[in-house]
Formats: sequence, C-alpha cells, structure tokens
Amino acid sequence: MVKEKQTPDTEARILQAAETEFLTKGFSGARTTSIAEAAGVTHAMFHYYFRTKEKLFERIISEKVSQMKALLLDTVGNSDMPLEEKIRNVIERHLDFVAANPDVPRFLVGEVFAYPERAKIMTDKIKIYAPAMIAELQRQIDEAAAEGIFRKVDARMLIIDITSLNIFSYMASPLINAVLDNFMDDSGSFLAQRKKENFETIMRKLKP
Amino acid sequence: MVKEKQTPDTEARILQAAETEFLTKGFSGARTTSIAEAAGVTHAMFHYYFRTKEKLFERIISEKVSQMKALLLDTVGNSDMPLEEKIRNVIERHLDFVAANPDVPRFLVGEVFAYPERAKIMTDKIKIYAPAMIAELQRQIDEAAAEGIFRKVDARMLIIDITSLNIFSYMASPLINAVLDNFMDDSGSFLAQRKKENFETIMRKLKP
DNA sequence: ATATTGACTAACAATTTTGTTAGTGCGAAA
DNA sequence: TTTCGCACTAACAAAATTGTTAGTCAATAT
Repeated sequence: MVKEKQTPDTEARILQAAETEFLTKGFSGARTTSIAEAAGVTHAMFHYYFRTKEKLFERIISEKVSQMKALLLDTVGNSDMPLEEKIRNVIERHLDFVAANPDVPRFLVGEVFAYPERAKIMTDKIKIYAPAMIAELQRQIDEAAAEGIFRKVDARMLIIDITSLNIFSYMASPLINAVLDNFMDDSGSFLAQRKKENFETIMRKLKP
Repeated sequence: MVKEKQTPDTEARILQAAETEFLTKGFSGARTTSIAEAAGVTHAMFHYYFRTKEKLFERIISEKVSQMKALLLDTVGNSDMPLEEKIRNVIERHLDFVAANPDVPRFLVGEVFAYPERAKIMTDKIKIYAPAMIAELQRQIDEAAAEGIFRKVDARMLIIDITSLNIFSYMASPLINAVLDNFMDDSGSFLAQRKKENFETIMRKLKP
C-alpha cells in the first residue's frame, strides 16, 4: 500500500501562492488572507507554517536574489569563452530568464525603493561578487581593444546597456503593449527577435 | 494691509506629500496618515480636501500619465526635424525628464501590474496618439533607408531600444549603484555621458 | 490501550488604516 | 449684529488585516 502523505503539500501550495502574490503586488499590496485563499487553505495555516508575513516575504525575496546572483555567476562570471561568444551567451541566457520571470526585476526594483532598509538584504549578496566580475570584463575588453578588435568602452556602461535592453521591455510589457498595439504579444517570437537585435546592437557598439 | 490667506495652502501641502508617498510606496504602500503627517496637518484634513485615498491617487496618477504623454508629443511627435536630429532631441529630452523624475516610470509600471483594472486609465490616454506617431516614425526611417542613409529597422524595436536605454538605469538606480559600486552617483556626470552614449548606440544601430 | 505528535479549524484579539461626524472659531456678507 | 460659509479639530466608527489560542482529529509510537 502506498504511504499516503497526510498533508497534500499544504506548505508548498502556500509558498507558491505567496510567491505569486508578493511578486505581482509587492509586500505592502500582498494580503495574507488572499494568499491563503489562493492556496485553498485556512488563513490560520499561513501563520502555522510561516509565522509572519514578514518572515515569508524575506524568504521569498532572498530566494529571488539568489536566482539573480546565480544567473550572473554562470554567465558573466564564466570567463572561458572569447568575449564575443561570452556576450552572446550572457544576452541569450539573461533574456531567457527575464522572459520567463518578468516580474522578478520589477519586484526587486520596487521593493528597494519602497523599503530602503531592505536594500541591504538584496545588495549585500551581490556586492561580494560584482567587483571582481566587472574588473574581469573590463580586462577582456581592454585586451580585445589592444588587438584592435573592439573599441575601448567602459565595462560598467556596457553592463547597463545590456541589462537595460534585456530587462526593460519585459518589465514594462503592459505599457509597451499598450503603446505599441500588442507588439510583444502578437509578434511571432519577440524573444528570438530581441536576442538577435540586442546582440547586434551591443556588437555594433563595441566594434571600432 | 495684506489680505492674509487664512489657509497657508494646506491643500497644496497635502497634495505634495501625497505625490511623494504614492510615487515611492505605490498605492497599497501609501498611508493617508503618513501623508497628513508629512504635510503637517490633521489626518482629517486629508479627507476634507480629497475625500478618499482612491480619489487622490487617481488624480495623481493621471497627472503623471499626462506628463509622459506631453513629453512624447513634443519630442517624437514633433516631426519638422531631420531624423537624426529628431532622435538626438528625443533622447536628450527624455533622459532629462527621467533623470529628474526617476520614480515616475517605476511607479507607473508597478501600478499597472498590481492593479490591471487601472491599466486603462493610463493606457487609454496614450493609445489615441501612439499609432500615428509610430507610423510617422516608420515612414521617416523608410525614407532615410531608401536614400541609403539608414538601415531599414522596425520603428517599434527602435522605440523599445531608446526607452530601455534611457529609463532602466534610473528606474533601478539603487540596484545598479549597489552592483556597480555607486557608479551613477559618483561619476561626475552620468547624465551627460548617457546622453552621448545612448545617441551613439542608436545611431550605430541605424547606420548601414 | 494509551500517549504523543503534527496538521488543522474556528473563534477571537489587537492593531492599523480608512473614513465620518458633530462641533468650534473666524472672517466676510447681509 | 447676525448669519453664513469655510477651514479646521477631536473624537469616534467601521472595516480590514495580521496574528493568537484552545482544542479537534487521526496516525503513529509505546
């Protein structure tokens, strides 16, 4: 006989519902009652499993920050590739993630502004790895520039360009779609198109 | 004798405080009591002048949408310029606005996601003018392409590129500064630098 | 058989937050 | 001088929201 799990993963269902609620509405907009309702459990279950709204929120936000960090580490951080391939790889992987999780960047950005106290929770994790990665990227650019393959550009500006081009349209998709008459949703593969264009845009910026 | 105004513009002070509160915390994070406190008036005054939180919020959000619309109309909409000058003008004016009002885009984006019902309030105003402006921009691009000056690119992708490059860094400045070690705040004139680079990036994309 | 443990419920408590209302004081109009 | 309207206050009311607690029930261990 199969060992029946007495709890049909109530905890996981609450967690899932909470993630959706927090990501779309932010901490202040999220309601613990809505979360419980969406998970199909009593409101008290929320507190039984996660004590407070704050605790669950912190768990979720730090999970999301870790995701972002991991993404950075195994794209920008992985430096065994020639620069051009590395950039293509970063752009494609980053865009895949953003397209699949469009609310993560908006959520993080929104919460840092609303509660600067919490900013540290997020930024501390990143600050440890960022400087070395940036320095390494700059070194690769300078090296390519010495060979005359690329122009000598500021690695930090380059990072801002790439993230801007990748993230913004997904972050603001409802507004973009309103202005551009559902361009993102209608166009067969906006994602594929963006991968191609963003890589091209960045390469044109880098080539002498 | 000077006619003393018995109310030292209480109404304006509340409005000002509310704008700050709504822009940084969003609708759900804003507290009418904090607004009153920040304005230095009784909590009841809030309701005396503006009835409900919802009403004041709608007033503010529609004011912000109008600002964005006006900005679009007199940059992109103004077509008496050669395309290259027009693009430089759009980028510079747009960047000036975003740098001076970094929370407006984040606010609008955040609220559309959190309350899709409200999306219409924002998008309706824009939808009226957008299609014609996009068509006109595409026409100008095609014209330049026919002369061999530019490449034939999709006007909508171009618009996404420009807004992304202009808005994102300001929208996410706390995170960018954390990752890039206060790059935006420290660098003498990040704004001027961005104006130059974004224009260049876009032109390199457009040139054959 | 009894005790124990963990998931769960229902009801309640506390606090926060929005909104209301009755009434005060003052200047201007009648 | 009386009346009227307006800005304003203090106290209260109502609802929403988070959090707690005592106790039920069923499976497992002793």
